Amino acid sequence: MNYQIELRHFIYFLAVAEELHYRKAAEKLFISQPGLSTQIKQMEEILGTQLFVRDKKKVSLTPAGEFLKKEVEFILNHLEQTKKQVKLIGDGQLGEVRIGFLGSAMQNVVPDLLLGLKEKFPTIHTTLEELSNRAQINAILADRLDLGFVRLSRVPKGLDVRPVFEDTFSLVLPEEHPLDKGNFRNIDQVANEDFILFSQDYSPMYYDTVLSICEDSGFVPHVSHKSVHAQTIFKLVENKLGIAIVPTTLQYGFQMKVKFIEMKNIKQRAVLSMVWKTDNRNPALQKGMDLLMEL
Amino acid sequence: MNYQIELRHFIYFLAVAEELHYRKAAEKLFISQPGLSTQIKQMEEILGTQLFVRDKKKVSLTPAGEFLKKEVEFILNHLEQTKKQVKLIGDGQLGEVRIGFLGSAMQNVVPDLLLGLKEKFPTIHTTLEELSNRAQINAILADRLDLGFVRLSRVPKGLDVRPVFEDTFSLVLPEEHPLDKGNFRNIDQVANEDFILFSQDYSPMYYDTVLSICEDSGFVPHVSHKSVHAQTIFKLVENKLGIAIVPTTLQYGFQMKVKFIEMKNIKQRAVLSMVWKTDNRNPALQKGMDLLMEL
DNA sequence: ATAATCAATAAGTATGAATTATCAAATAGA
DNA sequence: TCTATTTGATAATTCATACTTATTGATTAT
Repeated sequence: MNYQIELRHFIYFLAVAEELHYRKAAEKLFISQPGLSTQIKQMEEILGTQLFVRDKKKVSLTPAGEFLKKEVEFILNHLEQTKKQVKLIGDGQLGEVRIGFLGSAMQNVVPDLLLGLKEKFPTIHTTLEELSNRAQINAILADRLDLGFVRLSRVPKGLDVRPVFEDTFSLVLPEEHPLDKGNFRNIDQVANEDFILFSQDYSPMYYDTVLSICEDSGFVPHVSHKSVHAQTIFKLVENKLGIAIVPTTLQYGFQMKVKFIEMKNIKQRAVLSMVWKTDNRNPALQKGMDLLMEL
Repeated sequence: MNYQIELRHFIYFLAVAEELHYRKAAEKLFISQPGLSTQIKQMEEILGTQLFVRDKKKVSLTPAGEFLKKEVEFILNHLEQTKKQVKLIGDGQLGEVRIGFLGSAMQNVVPDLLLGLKEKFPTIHTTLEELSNRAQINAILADRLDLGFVRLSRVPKGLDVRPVFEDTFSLVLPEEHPLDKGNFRNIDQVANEDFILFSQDYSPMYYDTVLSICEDSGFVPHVSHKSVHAQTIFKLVENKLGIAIVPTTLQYGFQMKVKFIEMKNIKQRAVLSMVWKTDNRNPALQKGMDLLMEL
């Protein structure tokens, strides 16, 4: 006696409510009429209410049945929709990829990735957040981020890395500086100037790399200022407070009175890598990864 | 192989999604663990998607499972309500409206609404529950509640809001306090006292508003205690542990040795709003809304 | 190493949804 | 009135499958 309502009941009920005829409804459902009769009866028992009036050759809905019909239609539709959505999310066609990036990555790879994603998987949402290397690693480990773009040589266990872009370094000088593309030979020509660099804790790899560039030319740079924003660094150079060494692509996207001298002859490169958790379960991420692997 | 999803699956799924532990979930459901395992597996097969990740001693939800969990919660709640409504209609009633409210709303609008409903639609049942702002919003989204009375400036997408009552703020002081309606000019006269306020997470809007009242008079209040019950706040004031600022109508319905000074001259108002789901399907709610629109 | 704990698998049971066969009641046609 | 036909409800039976117990393999903790 103590049964539980099941979706089967709803489907049967709806058929009868539409046909208002047990035999026809049973036919439509590909079951026998007695089976349908008992199931509807059971349903009425569970709900404690009459749903149909059967008198003299006629089946009709009670007010309660009328109300239930509308609800069952809604519920079954909603369910169908939900099933579809679940499948889509499981297949990675729908969902969200949370991306973090260093400011300096905004010039190249990230915009391409976003455009490609939008085009190939328009139903995948993306959220973007500019974060430091360290903040990105922490966020990925805590599952607040799916994908990061960092400049790091090593990452904690459990994370995967893949280099996605190699950039040369460029010297950044005030426009009025005597050195230019024509007379520039080697970095030791500016060995005695003040240097403005990105902070160590913003990107230790960058900092070490810049130091090694100078070391290769036999001098230790005097670092007068440090910042975490390219904007700030360029502004300081513009005001002749020092010179800088930055990844070359950083020159695009700013309106500053500074000039860039690309140093192609040195071996160091600014490597941008993407990082993600090895066992990330977000299927939408896989799609993004597949896309990036092709780039 | 060609099974059909049933409500049983959803109930089982929800138990596992909540416990994230098959044996415990099975215990809660009063079935055996292997039975539960096979049912969940079958469910995943029907949906064509992995819902749980079982690896090394740990069960967790996939994104698809995460999504499904929210949907299942909604569906099961909605179903429960539908069953109730059907029964009520079958018994000759119009239905049920589930109302939530902040404690501070009990003094004015809610009682009027209830009385009006009872008079015009004596066959509509109402259930009342005192809940925080946040709890009300969650309950409405999950279809556990039809109508809420909250103090919020913004609500999530999919919900409608309508202000129903504007209240001034009053200062609450111990009876023996030197300040009274006669000599009170401005709130800065109590700038150096301790303040007892409703907790931020109970009603962020209230908290912000009270701070802005003080700010307008050029001081930052020292908040010594926070509570979620008006009763508690008044008790603390009575015992001279501080003073409070509350919506004026809160003064009715309590027997306390405190006095109220209404601050009509300040611009801030305590706004009580009603909230409901835009696509709520409860026909009884419509009736209640019509009534409230007239008030 | 040993024990403990987890979910998955295997085999058997039992619940209850289905079937077929039949009935009672009502209508329609002669 | 009689019969034929149609309706949904019962009764008896069959059959699918959700469930049980027993066990395994994998992993972790002591």
